[in-house]
Amino acid sequence: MRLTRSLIPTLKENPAEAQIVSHRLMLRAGMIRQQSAGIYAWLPLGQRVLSRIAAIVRDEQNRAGVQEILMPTIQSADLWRESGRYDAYGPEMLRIRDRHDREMLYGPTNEEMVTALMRDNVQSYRDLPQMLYHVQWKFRDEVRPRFGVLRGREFLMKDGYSFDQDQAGAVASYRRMMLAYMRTFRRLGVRAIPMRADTGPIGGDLSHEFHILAPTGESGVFYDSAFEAIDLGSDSYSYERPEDLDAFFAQMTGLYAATDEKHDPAAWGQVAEADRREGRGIEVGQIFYFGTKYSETMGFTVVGPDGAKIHPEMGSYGIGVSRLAGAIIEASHDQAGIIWPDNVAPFRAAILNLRQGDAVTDGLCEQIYARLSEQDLGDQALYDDRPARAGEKFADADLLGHPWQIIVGPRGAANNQVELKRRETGERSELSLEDALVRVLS
RNA sequence: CGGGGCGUGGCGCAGCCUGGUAGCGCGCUUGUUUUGGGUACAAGAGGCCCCCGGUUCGAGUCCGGGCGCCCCGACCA
Repeated sequence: MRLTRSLIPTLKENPAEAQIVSHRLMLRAGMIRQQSAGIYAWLPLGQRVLSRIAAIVRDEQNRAGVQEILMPTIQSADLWRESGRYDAYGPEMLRIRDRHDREMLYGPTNEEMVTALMRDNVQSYRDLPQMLYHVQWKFRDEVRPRFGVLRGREFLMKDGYSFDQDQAGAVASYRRMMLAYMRTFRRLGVRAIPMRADTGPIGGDLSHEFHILAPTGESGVFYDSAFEAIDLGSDSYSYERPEDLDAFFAQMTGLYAATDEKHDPAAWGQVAEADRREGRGIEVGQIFYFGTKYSETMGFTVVGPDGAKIHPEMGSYGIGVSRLAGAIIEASHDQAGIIWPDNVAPFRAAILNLRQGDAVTDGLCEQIYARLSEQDLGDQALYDDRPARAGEKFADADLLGHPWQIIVGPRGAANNQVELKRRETGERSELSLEDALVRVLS
C-alpha cells in the first residue's frame, strides 16, 4: 500500500479522552475512531490488525478440530427465556424491539443459540463430540466503557462451544481448547498465562482465564516464575494423543497462577519466594466447563448407547479478538509508539523514501515496493511516498510499529544501499537492496 | 449506578467570572526555503462556539432544560 493512497490519519498529539497507552496509540496511529461510548470504527490499519489476529485464532481453532460457523448478532428474546437468562442477564443486555414489537436482543454471547442449533440437528451420541466456534461482534451495555477497545461495549469475540456425551469427554474438550489457546497466544506474539477463574454468570465449576501481563491490567495476578521459562503451547503435544492433552493440562495447572479474585494465600505460600511473581494482567480469553446447564434447561438430549436419553456436557471458550488488539499494544510499545509482533503487524515493513521526488531514491523505493507488494509478500509493505520530511516519516513509522523499516536516502541509494531498521530493537544496518529483502522476508 | 469534570475549525486548548466583530498552538492548502528524527518564513482555507428555550438592544459568555463525552469508585469479556 502507498501511504499517499491510504486512510491512515495519524495524530501528533494525544486525544484528550484517551487515558491508557493502547487507546492513545490506537487513536494516534489512525487505527480506530470512536463513534459512541465504547463503540469504535476500525480504520484500515486497525482492520488489518483485527483480521490478522482473527486469522490466527481461526487457524488454531481449525487445527484443534473446531468447526467455524457464523451465528447472527440479533437474537430472539424467546431463545433466552428458555435458559432463563433473559431475566437473569440484567441491563448489560441490549434489548430491542422489531417493527412487529417482537422482543429481540443484540447478543452478548451465544450459548442459547448454539445449544438450540445442536438440539435441532443432533439426535445421537454417535454425533458427539462436536466443537463449534464463530467470530462475531457482541454487545454488552457496560455501565462505564473505557480504555478504548479493552473495555468497549461492542467487541469482536471468538466464542466456541463443545458438546460431549459425558463429563470425561467434556474435560478432554476443555484440555484440547486450553492447548489451542496457548498456541494461539504464542503465535500472536504475547505471553498469556492460564489462571484459575471464577465462572461468573455462565456457571459451572472448571474455568481458566488467560491473562497477558501488562502494568495497566485490570486484575492483579500472582504466578510462578516458571511460566516465564516454559514453552507455552509447545508443538511437542498432539491433539491426537489424549495423554498429551493430560500432560499439557498438568503442566499448565501444576504451577500456581491466579487472579486476585481466586488468589489463595496458603497455596501461594507453597511457592518458593524467589519464584513468586505479582503483577497485573489483561484478560484476553476464558474457557469454561459448565456441564449440562444449557442442555437441561433447553431440553437438548441425544440418545445414548443404551437407548436412554442423555444431556450432553458442554463447555464454552472465548477469545477477545478486538480486545487483543489493545492488549498486545499494552504489552508491546515504547515511547515512540507501537511495536507489533511480526504475526499481527498490519504491514510487515515500511519503505521510507527520505527524498521523494529524487529520481534515484524514487526508483529504488519503487523497486523494493514492487518486490514486497507484488511478488514476495503480497500487500504487506507500506510505502511512505509522501513528499514529507524525513523526521516526519521516521516518527510515523515508529508510531505505526512496523517490524521493519527500509530507509532509503539519497546517500545510500546512489550505491544501491538501504538502511534496515528493526523496530523492536532499534538495530539498524546498511545493506544492499537484496540483503535487506532477504532479512525482511526471513 | 454514586461522585467529579468537560463539550469552542481535524487534534490540543484559551476566551465565559466582569455580555459588545471568535482567538492560540499543531495539523491542512499554496509559494519560497530546508533535506536523515515532526525545518523556517509568507500567504490562505476552515467554526450551526453540543442542542432547545429564556433574559437582553446584543449571548460562546448569564439563567432553565435536554443530549453527548471523559475521569474516580462499584461492576465487567
